Amino acid sequence: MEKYDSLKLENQICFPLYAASKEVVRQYKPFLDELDLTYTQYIAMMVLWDKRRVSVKELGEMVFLDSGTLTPLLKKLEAKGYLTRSRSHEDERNLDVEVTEKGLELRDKALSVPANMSKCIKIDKDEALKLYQTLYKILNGFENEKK
Amino acid sequence: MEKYDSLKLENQICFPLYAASKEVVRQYKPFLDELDLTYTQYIAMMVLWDKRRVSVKELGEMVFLDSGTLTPLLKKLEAKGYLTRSRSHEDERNLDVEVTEKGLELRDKALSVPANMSKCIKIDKDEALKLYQTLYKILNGFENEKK
DNA sequence: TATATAATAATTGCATGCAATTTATTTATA
DNA sequence: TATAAATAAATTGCATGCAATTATTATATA
Repeated sequence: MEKYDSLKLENQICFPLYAASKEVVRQYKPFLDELDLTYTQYIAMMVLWDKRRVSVKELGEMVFLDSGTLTPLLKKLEAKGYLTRSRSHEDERNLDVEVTEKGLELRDKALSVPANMSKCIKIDKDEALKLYQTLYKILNGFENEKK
Repeated sequence: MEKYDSLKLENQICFPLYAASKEVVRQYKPFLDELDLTYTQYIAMMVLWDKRRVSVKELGEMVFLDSGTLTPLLKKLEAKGYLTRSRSHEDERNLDVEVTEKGLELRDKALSVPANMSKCIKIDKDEALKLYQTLYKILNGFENEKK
C-alpha cells in the first residue's frame, strides 16, 4: 500500500461515475438527434410530458439544475414550440412552464429512446436495479446535507 | 403499466447516473478550491501524479476526454506551473505533458481530498465496490462498441 | 402602512464537453 | 521519391453547468 494510492485514478469511485455519465449521455445523442433534443432538453421534456405544467423552481429540483442552466434551455424549447413560459398568476415570481400540443406529439416519437438506450447499457436487470438504488442513496445523502 | 411509463424520470437508469455525477463533482468543489483545481483538472493531475509524463492522446483515453477539452485545460495547468507541454521528439504529432516539481508538491496537499469525499458519499464498502464494478462494466461495454 | 427580509428568475462570467474542421506530421503506397 | 492516407493536436461553434449577482415580487414585521 503506497502513500499515494488513494490518489490513483483506478482507486476512485467518483471518476467512473463521472466517466460513465458522460459516455451514457453521448450514447443518447444519435437517438435524441432524431428528436432534435439534447440530453438536458430531453429530461426537461420528460418532466413536462409527465406533469404538463411546472415552475422553473420545481423543474430545477427534479432535474438537479438551477435557473442559470434552465432559463436559456427553456427559451430554446419555447422557440422550438414545445412549451410555453409565463409568469404564474398566483405568484408573479414563479415562471410556469407548460408543454404544448407540439411538445406532447414529440412524446410518441420519444417512445423508442429508452428501449434503444437499454440495449447500449450491457448490464442485467438485477444489476441495473442495484445501481439505481445506490445512485439514489448517494443523491439522497446529499439532499440531507442541505437541511 | 401505462404506455408512457418508460419515459418517466423515475424509471430512468441514466438520469440518476447523470444527476449523481454532477452532485458528486459539486461536492468535490470546496476541497478542490483549496488546491485551486477544478474537478477535470484534478483527474488530469491524478494521471500525471501517477505517470509523470503522458501524451494528450493517452491522457484523453484515460480520462475519456478529447483534445477539444484537454488542450485549453492543460494550457491552464501549464500557466499555473503544474506541468509542461512539449512536442515529442520521437513523433512531432504527439504533445508530451509532464508534471513539474510544483505539480508534484500539490500531490501532498491533495492527499486529504479522497478521504473527505468518502465521508460525503454515504454508502458502505460493499455497495461502493459493487457500484465501481457496475460502472466499469458499463464503460467497458461502450469501449467494445468502438471496435 | 412603510420597510426589511425572503423567494424566484434572469443575468453574468468562467470552465467544461463534444462534434466537426483544420493544421502539422508521419506512414503507406503507387 | 511523390502522393495519398492516417494520426494527433488545436481550433471553432454550440450547449451546458454552476457560483455569484441582480431584478422583481411577495411576505413579515416594526
